[in-house]
Amino acid sequence: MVAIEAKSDKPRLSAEDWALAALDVIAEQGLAAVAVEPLARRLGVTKGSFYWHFPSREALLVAALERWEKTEQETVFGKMEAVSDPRVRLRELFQLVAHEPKTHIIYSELLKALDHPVVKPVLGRVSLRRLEYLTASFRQAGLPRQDAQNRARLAYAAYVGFLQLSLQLGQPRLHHDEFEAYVSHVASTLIPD
Amino acid sequence: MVAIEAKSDKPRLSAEDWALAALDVIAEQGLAAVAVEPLARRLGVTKGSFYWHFPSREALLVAALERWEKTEQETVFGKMEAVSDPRVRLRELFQLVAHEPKTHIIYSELLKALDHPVVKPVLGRVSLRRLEYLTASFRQAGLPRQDAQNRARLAYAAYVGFLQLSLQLGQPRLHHDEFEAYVSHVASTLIPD
DNA sequence: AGCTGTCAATACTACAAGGTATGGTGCATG
DNA sequence: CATGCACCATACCTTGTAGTATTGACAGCT
Repeated sequence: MVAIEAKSDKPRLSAEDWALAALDVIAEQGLAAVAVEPLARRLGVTKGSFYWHFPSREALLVAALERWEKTEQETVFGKMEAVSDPRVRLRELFQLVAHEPKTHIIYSELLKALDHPVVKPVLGRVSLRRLEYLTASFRQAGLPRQDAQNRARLAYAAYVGFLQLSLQLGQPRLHHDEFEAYVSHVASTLIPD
Repeated sequence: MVAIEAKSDKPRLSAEDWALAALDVIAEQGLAAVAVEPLARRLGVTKGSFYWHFPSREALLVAALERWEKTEQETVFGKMEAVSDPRVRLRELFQLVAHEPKTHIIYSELLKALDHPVVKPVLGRVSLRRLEYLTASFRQAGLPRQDAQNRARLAYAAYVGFLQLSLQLGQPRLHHDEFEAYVSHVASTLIPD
């Protein structure tokens, strides 16, 4: 009968809880919406609590992004290691991005907050890692080094643009079949035979 | 000896001046940085002037975006009408975007401000128009309708992603030759033979 | 010269947000 | 049981910004 932790009736919070809540707000309303008092209300406390765990709002953002960057690597890269054929792996990757865009909402939101000095280096690192992963995959798929690098840049730019257009702008609005056809088109255009 | 108008010693302003100044600030620091008092300081007046020309900050944003949307069409579309060969035209288009990114700074900044209700419809219209233009060009280049549409979506997503990555993230950092090679790669990958 | 309309300065309110200072509450440990 | 620590509430200060109200300056017209 002892509820482990219903999150509602957990009177005491940790720094971790604040960081996670911050990431939730980023996903829902963007980084600019991460304000101390609203966040405190959301967690059922006041900002007196917050400033015990963090010296400033800045510090919260740093902690939240640090956590995101850490989990991000496992989430995105981890799922792909299994597939050995690079062509199939790339197709799987496209499918994954296309059908689970919510996983990439935070990335998309951070892209809109690149003005903020804390965000830029984090997103720089994450983007670079992904780009290198893509480059390696294209190289394994048979492209020469320069081509693989350029193809990776193109594919990643398409990824970023897709996120912004679909997640943020809500455009284009495609039906299921159209969408599948689009993803398939992207795959056959960008993945070498 | 009579300076026509040095912009410094022009004591009276028009609504147009405010809209242009707002667009400058958007290009430099994003839409969130468009605040009435800083803008007034920038123009050498106080906000007493602003609220004579506009009823609210919102109204200024509407006016600025309206103006941008209008001039945007001529700037981007106008330059391309001359070239008749669709394949050459698409190549030219890629070159244009790649080598004059500053023209697209405002688009890129607005992309980061899609939360704002005033921005979304404007960017929706602009993006749709461009997408249709791309689709038509790919169609003229010999692609069947579905393929042309999907290729246009892919190309436009790559455009948007390129803007965000290069303009906002400052990544990738390519040297002149690398960059030319990249643009060339994009063109030959996306434009059908 | 005097009027009027246009643009601008000044002084104000309201409010949201970051941050500080200080005191309070409950739980574990000595 | 008392003490201390971890966590939280309250009250307060400061800054930046939107918006209002009132008054002032100046040009052109009559």
